[in-house]
Amino acid sequence: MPRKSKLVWTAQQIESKLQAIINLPEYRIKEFLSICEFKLHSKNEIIYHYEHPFDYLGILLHGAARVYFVDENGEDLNYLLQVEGDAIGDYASFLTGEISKAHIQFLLPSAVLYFNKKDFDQLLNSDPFWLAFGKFVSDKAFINAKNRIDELYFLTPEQRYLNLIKKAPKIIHNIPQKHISTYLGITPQSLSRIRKRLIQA
Amino acid sequence: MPRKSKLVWTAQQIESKLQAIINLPEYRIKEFLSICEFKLHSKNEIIYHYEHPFDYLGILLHGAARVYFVDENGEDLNYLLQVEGDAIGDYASFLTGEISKAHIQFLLPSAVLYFNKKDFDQLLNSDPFWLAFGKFVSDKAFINAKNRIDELYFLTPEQRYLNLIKKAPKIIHNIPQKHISTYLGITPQSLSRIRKRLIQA
DNA sequence: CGTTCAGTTGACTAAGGTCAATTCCCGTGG
DNA sequence: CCACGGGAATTGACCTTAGTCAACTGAACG
Repeated sequence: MPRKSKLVWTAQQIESKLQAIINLPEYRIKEFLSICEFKLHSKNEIIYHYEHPFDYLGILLHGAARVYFVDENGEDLNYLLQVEGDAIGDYASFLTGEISKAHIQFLLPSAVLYFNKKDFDQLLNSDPFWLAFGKFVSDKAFINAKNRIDELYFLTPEQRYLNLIKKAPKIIHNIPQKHISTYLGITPQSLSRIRKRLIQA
Repeated sequence: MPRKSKLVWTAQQIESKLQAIINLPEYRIKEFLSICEFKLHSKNEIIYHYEHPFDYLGILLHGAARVYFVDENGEDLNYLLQVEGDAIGDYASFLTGEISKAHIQFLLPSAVLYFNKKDFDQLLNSDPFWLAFGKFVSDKAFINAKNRIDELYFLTPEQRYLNLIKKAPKIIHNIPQKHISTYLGITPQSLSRIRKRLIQA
């Protein structure tokens, strides 16, 4: 179902896509792009990242990715399912410098803008504008995390699934159920049964 | 078991307690205190807060409090159990201006420093130092939220309980179990059974 | 065609929820 | 000092739902 992926991006296309994601004036966008590296990833490509700090972040300009951990039984646990406009990486590790066990896999052909912590911190220190931007990023990260807490704390797996359908139908329809189930905190079998229950009702 | 609460606080005591919580130079502490209001609360005192934005925050200098919601059955759900040094309020609502349904109840006699959003934003805009401080606060809020997600996502209720014993024995021993159980995301009955299981093992 | 892997289904287990009864604890008033 | 009242905590019986392990189905791909 995924539409054909763009294999060539012009600087102008990257700039306007980024502008649509982080709404800043053109010269600020260019400034930000000066610390970024653009990269394409094929579907199913994995970025393994074991036992060191996550000292960079990526912004998904296009495509989809999962950020996941591997549990003691070798099973994947999908911590995040990200789509166009979302960030990939481990922001907690990025901030604290603590090691991260997160890996990334692209679930669709994807285009990503990467920047690393050193350059980002330098940008933030260069101008109060960018410091305010950095606060804005952390504010958003907090709000997103709080929303995830609310889902895990207040809702049942079934309600979380219904929520995801409503809020992100693109994810539901483009991503294998086994990835969705662990994101919801359940097994693929349980998701299958939840779907069955919902159809019968 | 709670030790006798202090009923009178000198300006010096407030300042040094705050300094121990947010590690800033003395003149910055004084600057921050200029937007704060100090208040004492008795045990079990409730701050009801229904259907409007949470436009202030509090810093617990002493005591303990729960931040909670009331579900559709009228049951309390304890979202946060906070102790000395922690913040009380709803930071997401504070940031976004969206309405909050959180209430606060003090579980021990408590001393709190309050500040409101208008003054805080003004402080942040007055100096890049305070802007950086604001980012630091959001960073911390995010890290805390991420830790809560990890507990809810990766751990069973039993593991969460064991974690809480290890990380916050003060909470366990000073706060009624019915409050601890809903914080863990389970009923008081289930917490009672978990405790029984653990004793037998 | 087979191979492979995602998804479904069945049988059984484990754990938390619900409702109700009982016990424990503690403070208060007689 | 003791008896009582009320809320917290525990326990029992039963229900619901997710986990586990295994078998089976079905679609995609070479």
